[in-house]
Amino acid sequence: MNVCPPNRSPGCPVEGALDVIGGKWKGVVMFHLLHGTKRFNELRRMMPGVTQRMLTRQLRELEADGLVHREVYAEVPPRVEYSLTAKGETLRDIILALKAWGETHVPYYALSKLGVPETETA
Amino acid sequence: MNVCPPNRSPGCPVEGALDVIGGKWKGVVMFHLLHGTKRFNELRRMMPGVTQRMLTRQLRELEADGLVHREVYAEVPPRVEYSLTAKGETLRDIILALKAWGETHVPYYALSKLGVPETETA
DNA sequence: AGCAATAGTATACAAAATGTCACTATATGC
DNA sequence: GCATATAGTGACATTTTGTATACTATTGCT
Repeated sequence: MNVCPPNRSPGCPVEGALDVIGGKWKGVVMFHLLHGTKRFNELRRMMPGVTQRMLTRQLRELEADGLVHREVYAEVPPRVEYSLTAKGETLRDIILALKAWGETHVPYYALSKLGVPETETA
Repeated sequence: MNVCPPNRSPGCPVEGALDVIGGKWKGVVMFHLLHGTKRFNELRRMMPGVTQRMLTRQLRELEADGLVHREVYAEVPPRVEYSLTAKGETLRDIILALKAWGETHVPYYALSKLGVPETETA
């Protein structure tokens, strides 16, 4: 059962997929975009801890990988909207599975599941 | 629509999950272990491109996260076997989903699915 | 005696990812 | 005039990740 090509860069399909969503903030960005189009600062506010710089970079990489669409409106206070592409949508189930897994298996979240009134996911 | 805690380290459950399998080789290691217990060098041979050091590190981190079990046999030529823990098994579906996604959406694999017999690339 | 295989560790270093901080431009509100 | 908000960019520092190489110890093979 050979699963990997001899010695290519994205060693495995698994690796290739992780290259795409493995960035520190990419998964979270994708998750938020699952809920619909978001503006830059809107995303930023949803992700405390991310810096402008990092958010920009992660979004650009997601855009380069064809998962996210970037729409710029030439308005007076600049407006840029990010949304999932069709390809990005194909990751929906995986992102949701990762979220579910994190909630039950990452200590911090597993704990908060025990008593904290969880806010909705929609 | 608050999905993230105020400003905690593993920003989101999604992020927490990716922290765990996001390492460069972790996904692949997990994938190989899905097929059963493997010895150190066995894994190494399955993953051309990984160095001894990196494989050791990734395995130790997976062990620390409770996903992988490390069994050392005090034998003459050392033998160490790695296997998934119950917690590691909970990632099975996600790993397989990542693999499937990679196969259809990562250019390199999407191509090889079409019949390109690229078994040699130096 | 010399070599390979086992599963690593130690050291040194290079590169990539991530992070901080300051800065841009324009318009509105005070 | 100054602060705010918008969506960034540029220089730089740090952290993480990765590489190369040599080294450990034991035993079997030749």
